[in-house]
Amino acid sequence: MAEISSIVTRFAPSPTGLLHAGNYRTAVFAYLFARKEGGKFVVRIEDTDKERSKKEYEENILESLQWLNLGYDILYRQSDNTKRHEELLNKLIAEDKAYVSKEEAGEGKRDEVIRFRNPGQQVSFEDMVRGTISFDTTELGDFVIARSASLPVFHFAVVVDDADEGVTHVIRGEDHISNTPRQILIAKALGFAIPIYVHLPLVLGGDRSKLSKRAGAKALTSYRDMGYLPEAMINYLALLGWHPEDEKELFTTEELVQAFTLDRVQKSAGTFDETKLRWFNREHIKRLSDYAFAERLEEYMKQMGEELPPYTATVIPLLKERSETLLQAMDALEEGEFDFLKPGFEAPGESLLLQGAMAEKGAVIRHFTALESLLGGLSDEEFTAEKVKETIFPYATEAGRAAVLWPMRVALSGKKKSPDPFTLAGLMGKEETLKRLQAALLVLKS
RNA sequence: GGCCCCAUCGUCUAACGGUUAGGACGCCGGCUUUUCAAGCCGUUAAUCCGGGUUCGAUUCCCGGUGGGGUCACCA
Repeated sequence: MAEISSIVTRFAPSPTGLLHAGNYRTAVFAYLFARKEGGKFVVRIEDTDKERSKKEYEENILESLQWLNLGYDILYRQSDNTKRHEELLNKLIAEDKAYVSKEEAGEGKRDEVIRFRNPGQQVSFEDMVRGTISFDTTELGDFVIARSASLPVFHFAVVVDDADEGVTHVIRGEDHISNTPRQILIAKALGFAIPIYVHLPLVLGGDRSKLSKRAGAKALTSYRDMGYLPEAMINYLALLGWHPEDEKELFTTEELVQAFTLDRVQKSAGTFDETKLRWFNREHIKRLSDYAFAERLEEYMKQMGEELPPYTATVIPLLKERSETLLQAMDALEEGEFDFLKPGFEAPGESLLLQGAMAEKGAVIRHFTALESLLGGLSDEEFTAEKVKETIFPYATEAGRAAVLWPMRVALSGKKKSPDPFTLAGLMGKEETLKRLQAALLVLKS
């Protein structure tokens, strides 16, 4: 059988809480590496702690992975492997590499656990990002590997599962470095091959300590709810602790797969910066077609229990250009920032029309009259933003741009702040533009 | 505290002994079709400290300092 690659990476979260961006950064790296190398990406839910593991957390993990579009080849649950764990635990005991130890039963503690007979040696391994790391394991003593034959502790279960699932590269956070020597000891006792270790630098919170729920880190799914695009999140996460050979920053996930290499992974920890994430999001939004953006927005709003207002289609290009997140777009829509195309438009009052005009009422009336005849000369088809500008601009320049353009913009939008008058006119078309100009004229003359 | 890891602009980072130490985000300033957004241009800003090695150190070595991680019958 010709295999493309024997590389297997894994993402092994425990469903004991909502996972944050730092956790998923690990998943992104493991995914990118596996895909780049044509290997397999495995997800293993580490649910051996029955008390703390919750189904809802597991669902949240799977949901997050799906949102990010990080497809895995196989899904394992550690709890499905208990038979195997028990078998190997007994094997170690039979070989006297582990033993049942009498303990002082305390609060929540058992009076009997299984301890590993520590040979007490110097253990060193090659970390792909940090090079050689050595530990003296004698100080570990005979550490506990299981609470009972059917209840293995993390270190033991991880070693067995990684080996059974053919994991070749253990890609995980730096906080696992000190766990590595005892896992190597266990693997050796079991006669397993030692995987290649890749310890990623930590993702820090604003306080420069490890990202955690305690430190206020948000669940990844809350970024989805805040209107971030998954491809922007992956792009940002990939660049946090990794850098391509050139200075390119904006990547599709497929491009990341192509460019990704483990030897360009950073050694030092990085801070999660939401401001930069927002920039990535805006860039990815800009790269969406109007149609795709509308689709995303509709889907997002549906999820939030909202609906896209019917007049939105015309305003999509503006909305896309101006939104950093889907939430922002939704809010703008709901706050009526772009509702000048909504049916039932009412002409703005005189004070608003004249506010920024730097011109007398009489002058503005003259300008509007001039605009009407200038624009009236255009056909429906030529009534584009560019053409409108071309037609009006010489007049506006001569008469004073502020005096003409500000009131015109307000007459069309009814708002103090809005896109420029040419864009507006192009968007609403000749008929509506002239109608609004006339309505404003009426207000001024009354 | 023991053990382990790390150290370039505020933040993310480039540099694999020789560069005016580069880019991006943010900040600040300016420009444009004198509102808003976007866009464009520009400014500010860094090699933790001390010793070596070397003709020459951000880069290699040692020490210090600082930060972080980890020390469970959690994962």
